[in-house]
Amino acid sequence: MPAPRQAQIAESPERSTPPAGRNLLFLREEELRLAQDLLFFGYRDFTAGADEILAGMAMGRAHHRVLHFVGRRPGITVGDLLGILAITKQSLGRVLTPLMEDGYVLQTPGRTDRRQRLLALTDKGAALERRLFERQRETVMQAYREAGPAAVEGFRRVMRGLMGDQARTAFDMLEGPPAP
Amino acid sequence: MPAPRQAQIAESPERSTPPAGRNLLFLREEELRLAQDLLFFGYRDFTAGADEILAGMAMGRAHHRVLHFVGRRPGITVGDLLGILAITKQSLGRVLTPLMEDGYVLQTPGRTDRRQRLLALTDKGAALERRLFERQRETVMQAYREAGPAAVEGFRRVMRGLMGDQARTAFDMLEGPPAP
DNA sequence: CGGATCGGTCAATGATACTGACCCAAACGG
DNA sequence: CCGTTTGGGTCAGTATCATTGACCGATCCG
Repeated sequence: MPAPRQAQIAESPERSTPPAGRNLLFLREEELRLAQDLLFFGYRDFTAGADEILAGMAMGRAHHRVLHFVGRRPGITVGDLLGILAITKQSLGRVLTPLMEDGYVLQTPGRTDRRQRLLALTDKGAALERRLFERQRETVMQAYREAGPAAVEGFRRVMRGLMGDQARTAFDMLEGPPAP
Repeated sequence: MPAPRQAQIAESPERSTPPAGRNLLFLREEELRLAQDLLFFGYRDFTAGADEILAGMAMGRAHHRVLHFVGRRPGITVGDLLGILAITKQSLGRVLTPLMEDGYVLQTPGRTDRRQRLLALTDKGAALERRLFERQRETVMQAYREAGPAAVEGFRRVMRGLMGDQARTAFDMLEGPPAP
């Protein structure tokens, strides 16, 4: 473990006047390795429940992501969905086309721009998305309850901070008004 | 850091009679969808930097995970590594064997049990792991600084809560004493 | 000695992603 | 009105990460 690099004056936003010692240490190497472990284990188990359901239906995580974001923003265009997922058109196609063929997702031409294909969930799609959601809800609820409301707020701030500009923009869009 | 379990009544979805304000709302549907989004975007961008480096070396995320956990626990057995990663022997082999052939990871027979292969990083392996670590450190440091120390503690508690039993055991082992 | 364990390897399969090229149809701009 | 741009779809080929099931050698242990 070489030079722990102490970064004392971290505090740019906040300025939460640390109660004594250990707060200045929070950027040390060990703390960051801890973060790596947390993210690896936590994310893996967060997705595990839904993955199990999906596996039984010849689908994968990518299908879930489409169901999730289309459900979150009914009427989203293919282009906007591509921007959120940050994958290629081809990768999306391999997942979106079957979802439409199997009646989970519905496509309607845009009203103002008829080149656009506006996406929405069918009842069947909404039901599957709901099932996946409920499963993950158990996991997240458990974690939230154990950790408490204050921890949840901290969790949100850190996760948001991990995002790059592109993701942050997409994220803020999603959490914001349902309209633009 | 054992589980502080402070679960105050869950509030069945809806019925949000916020007494002191926003604290009892934190289990509503929208809050959980927010968590899904945070985890998707946050985890993706957390890994993006390292993925970029790895891509230039004909390696992937799985190689990084091996370097990371072997670096974290030098002398770990193949079996224990399999337990941490929760993948199959075959999947590990496809990654571990090339890492050894290319001189990133070193194998030495166990002293007490000579069936075991104790794994450790070579200098070359440690250097690569370091490079990947530094890259992720930038991302995490940025997020930690923006969020502040209190948020970091909350982040940890929530991420740990997302883990299943198996992962939590492995995690506590990793964060605990280096010796067992 | 015999069974269990640790580690490695075979073959086949599937999910997710990539690149680059090419196409149609609709919109837009001079 | 025509040419270009944009939104969307699709072709073929490739890579990584994971799976299952079977089987083997070496070693440990009762």
